[in-house]
Amino acid sequence: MVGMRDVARAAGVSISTVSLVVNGNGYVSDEMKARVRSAMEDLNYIPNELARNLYRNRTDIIGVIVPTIRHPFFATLTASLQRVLYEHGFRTILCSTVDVNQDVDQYVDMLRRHMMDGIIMGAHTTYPASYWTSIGRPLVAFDRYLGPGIPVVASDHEGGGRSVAEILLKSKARHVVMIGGPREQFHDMPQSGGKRRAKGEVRLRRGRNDLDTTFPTVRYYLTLEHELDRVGVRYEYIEAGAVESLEGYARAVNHVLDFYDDVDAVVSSDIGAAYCVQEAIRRGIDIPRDLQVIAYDGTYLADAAGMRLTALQQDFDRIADLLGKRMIESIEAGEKGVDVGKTGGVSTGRREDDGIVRDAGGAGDGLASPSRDTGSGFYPTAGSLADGGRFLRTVADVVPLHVRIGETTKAG
Amino acid sequence: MVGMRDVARAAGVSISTVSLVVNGNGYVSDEMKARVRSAMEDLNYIPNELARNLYRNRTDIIGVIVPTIRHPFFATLTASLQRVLYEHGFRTILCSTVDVNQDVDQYVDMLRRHMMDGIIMGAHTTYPASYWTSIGRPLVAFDRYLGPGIPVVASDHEGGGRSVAEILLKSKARHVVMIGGPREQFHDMPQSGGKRRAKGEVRLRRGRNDLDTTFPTVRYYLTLEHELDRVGVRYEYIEAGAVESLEGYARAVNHVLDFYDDVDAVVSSDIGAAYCVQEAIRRGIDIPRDLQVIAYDGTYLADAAGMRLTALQQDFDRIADLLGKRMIESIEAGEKGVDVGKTGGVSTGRREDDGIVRDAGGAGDGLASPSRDTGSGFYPTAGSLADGGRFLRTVADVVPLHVRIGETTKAG
DNA sequence: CTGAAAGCGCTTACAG
DNA sequence: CTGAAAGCGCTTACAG
Repeated sequence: MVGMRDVARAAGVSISTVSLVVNGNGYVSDEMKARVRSAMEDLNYIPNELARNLYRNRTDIIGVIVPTIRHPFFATLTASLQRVLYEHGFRTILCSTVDVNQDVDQYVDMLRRHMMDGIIMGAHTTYPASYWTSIGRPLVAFDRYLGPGIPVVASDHEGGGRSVAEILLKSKARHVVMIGGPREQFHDMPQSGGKRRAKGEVRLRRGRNDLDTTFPTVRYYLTLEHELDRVGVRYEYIEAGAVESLEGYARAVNHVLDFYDDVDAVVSSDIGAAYCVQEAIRRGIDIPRDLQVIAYDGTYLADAAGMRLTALQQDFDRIADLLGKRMIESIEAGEKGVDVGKTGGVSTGRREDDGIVRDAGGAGDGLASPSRDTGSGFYPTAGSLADGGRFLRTVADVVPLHVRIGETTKAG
Repeated sequence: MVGMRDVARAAGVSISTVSLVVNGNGYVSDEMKARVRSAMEDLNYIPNELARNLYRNRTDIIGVIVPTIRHPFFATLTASLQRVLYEHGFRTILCSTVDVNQDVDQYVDMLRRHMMDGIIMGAHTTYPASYWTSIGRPLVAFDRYLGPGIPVVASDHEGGGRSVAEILLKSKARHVVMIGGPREQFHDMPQSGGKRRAKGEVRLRRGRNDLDTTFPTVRYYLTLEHELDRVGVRYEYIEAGAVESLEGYARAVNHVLDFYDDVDAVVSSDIGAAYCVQEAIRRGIDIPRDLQVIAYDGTYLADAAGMRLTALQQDFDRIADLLGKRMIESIEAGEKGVDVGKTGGVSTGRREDDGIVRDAGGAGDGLASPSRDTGSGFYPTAGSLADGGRFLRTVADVVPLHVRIGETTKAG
């Protein structure tokens, strides 16, 4: 392997000079430059980035943790993230937990060992806040609360839930079934609990503890239920398997169509909605006349299903932009020596942690805005979270979803 | 940042002893071990992997190049690859060309600079063989020929083409349309050429030069055409956009259903097939009675489309296993100092390059097997490729596809 | 503008 | 079994 030393020798200069030429730093005379350059070409010199990494104590690599890259939602998000990170000069290490049958430990360890400059965390985890805050390295969470001081970028699931409710109310749905992820993931914080109604079916408990979760999607279901409740529309929540279990959705759909024959609307992720359309077509059910279907996510699958799905579309590009921005901020803060959580115990958060919940878009609502009146104090307020209310001290960007009307719902 | 030095000082031992304890190498007395361990815990010591990487000149990171992770085919492949690489102790850097709007250069550069230990190449490229062979670092190609000595793992597209033909012949299809990628990608080697038939439609030229391509999927179309030709079934090839352009497939499908009203079978990737089913349902075309649809790939999309698609399923796990195996071999060969292509010019290949085309499964056919009689010397033989026949000197694993009958084809 | 030196944090022969 | 030394290949102050 040819190194700087060889180039220096060949060009008859010192190693430092070669380094300056390679990096374009400092002042080097044109003649020196030319000599060094030609020596580099002659020897086919390629800098070894590992040495540079060691000196800089950086790799320009960000880890992106998702459950599985096969899922269209995470595939789309990861693609957007990759573009954004690339534009900021970072490469992406794909960290999927389900695909490799691993928890996040291995990836967090790489972060600790400086193999990655930061982690964007978009997978489910049961680790307590102290686990996350003790890492002391750049960490940004997507759509979940990990701990005080750890920035969050989230979709506006409350707005999403309200939009779905609006579509259903306008079209006079009378019996709605939601098909979603496993109930356990809704209540993974210490003091939480859920009330099981019947096998495979669960009605979310209404109350503050429902929001003690690292899985904010629950907010969408809760909002939707709340809205349907207000006008007396019947609804059930059916568990599909975990997010990665595509078959789970197929089974859940069959269960619904087999046993809930008066259902006139199904709400699920793109995958659940796609299966639902397929099965309805197979059974000769007329969509949207006898059954409406609403997809939550709006990936390409919403376009490639049996019918163009009416969908609540996530704004992947905006989410990725914000995640990237927060990550850069966090890395830069770390380089300036700002406390990024420090090792050991729960920190009181980062310096930028100013207690402000920021809105990403004009249309978005604060993730934890305590002032909105959607009825009955159902929404989270300061102090309602496991962490003793410090959630509000966490920087939170909230990204609105957009309604895209397709062929699977009736006109208002 | 606390380093080994601090631990050594705290434990009252030398740095080397700490290193030995951390890595479990050599002999250290239990007492020393205990002292060092407790010092590590007290100080919350975490080894800096960057220093280790520099010394080992390795990162245990593999780059996986695909056009876009959003496409279900590449998402599924990447997930399998990630699992396999993880099991071998490697992490995955996601390198998508379309998602970041970049060619492969940046990633190849990282490989050269030792930021990655190897690259698995599964995206389109127009670089000549000399570009690839001059990299001189571990490189394995998926489903494409990059240059002499660069191992290839490929799907058995000839077998796939024959299977599709068989389904169509049994079900008495009379007019088949294939919807596939842009013709240019079929002929990206220097001396190749394609014959354009009409706007948006192309009939692949039959001849040896058709196989002068880094895009082996062409073999599947060519085989299918050959088989249909033999029995006088009419067929056309319609170009959709590039692989990443999902809308391109939707347009192509509409074009076919608008202007080819006697078409009774469509063959395309999962995405093209899914759109086709959707559009057929919209138009009230009876599938499979009046139109059969066959999907090539068999990702989860084949299950989530408007009907369960009859599909030629790729064996993602087997492909990933083989890619991983070849990559490990290549890395180990490189560490032993075996010539891995060396820098500068076209090498004559790696040492393991024994001229043998290996079969991955009992059912698979050699990718370039010259001896099979499928009629008229249409298939590639030694010497037929741009590289002067050296393809045969390249290790090639061929993975068979499996037919999965769904609801979109008639019984035989 | 250029070179000698120290150092990034670890590993591995090599003496003891 | 343990320690002092050299080195992985580069960068950056710091003298000249």
